[in-house]
Amino acid sequence: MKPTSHATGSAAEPLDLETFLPYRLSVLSNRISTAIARVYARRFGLSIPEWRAIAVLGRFGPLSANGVAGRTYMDKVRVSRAVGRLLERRLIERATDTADRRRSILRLSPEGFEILAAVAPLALDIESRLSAVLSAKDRANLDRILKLLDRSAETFLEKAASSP
Amino acid sequence: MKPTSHATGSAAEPLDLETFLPYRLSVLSNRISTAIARVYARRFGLSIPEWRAIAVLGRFGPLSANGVAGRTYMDKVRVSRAVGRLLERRLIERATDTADRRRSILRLSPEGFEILAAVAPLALDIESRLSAVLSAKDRANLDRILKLLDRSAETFLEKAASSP
DNA sequence: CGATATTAGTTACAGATGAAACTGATTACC
DNA sequence: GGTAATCAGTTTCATCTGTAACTAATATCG
Repeated sequence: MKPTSHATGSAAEPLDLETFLPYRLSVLSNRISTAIARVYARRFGLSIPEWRAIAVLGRFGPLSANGVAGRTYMDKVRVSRAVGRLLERRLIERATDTADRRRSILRLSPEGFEILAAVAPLALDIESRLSAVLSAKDRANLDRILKLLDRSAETFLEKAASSP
Repeated sequence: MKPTSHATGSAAEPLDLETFLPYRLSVLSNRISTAIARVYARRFGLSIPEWRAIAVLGRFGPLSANGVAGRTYMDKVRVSRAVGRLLERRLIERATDTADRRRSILRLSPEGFEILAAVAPLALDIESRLSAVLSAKDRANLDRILKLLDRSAETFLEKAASSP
């Protein structure tokens, strides 16, 4: 695809943004995410963080706020704000964990389950339309490749971000 | 990978976030982008929009602000702000197009080229490390799949976002 | 030619974001 | 038991973001 250059130092390769993987992922992901966000906002008044919280609480709830954060890769600030809004709208319910009173116990309310039941098919439909251009083999490959990239990002990007 | 469900209506599939393509793309892309953004910011004081502007001006400049926007998929507001900061730092130069005085003509300054020459190998290195876990065939497949998804997103997401 | 529409780019505003500071509760450990 | 360290979650602050409104210049079309 491209010769592995590993920091040749001088201004070697021209670096075309169009072929730069992080850039391409960012553009694609943003396009998809903002389009979906618009749909969720217009039809259900939900932001992406709120939608994510509902999805994991529906599937794995009840969970603490930390539990939600862990399953959505959102930081605790984002989760806290999403939870706050969902509580206002009574789509989730919050109790305090009696065993550890720092922790809260979050679960979907009946209305929350209703919203989930309404959003889920829409989400799945968006996904299936989006990937309708891919063959079964493509989808399998993409799945595998994304997993590989995930791990790759995990292993070296974190340390790259904190090294000199 | 998963049966194509196309809006079955009722609360059929459980919808696991972990397997939801838009979510996975978003998490992966955000992780990569924020890690890279940190590196650029710490080492060069550049934000992602600034870096993108430099990259396309180095490769295709001189360009108008609109030209930069078109080649980076950033909207004109973002470009305007990035350009403003780069002008302050004298990494780019701006002239007015005499043929159409609404237009500006942007080009990298010598210092801008220096920064580009410093950043580009770093960027390429990040990319090659990131995709080092992929085989040549994987990379080719990913390239093709991303193009397909791009077109797929373009064709139906836009209208999905504006339909009832 | 002159009124109107369109385009390039900037500014104002409102909301989202993450880092860091903070509060209250729990654990570790002497 | 009591102090220090840690943890769950919230709030603050400074920054980034997109939408919409705006300015200035050009194009359109009578």
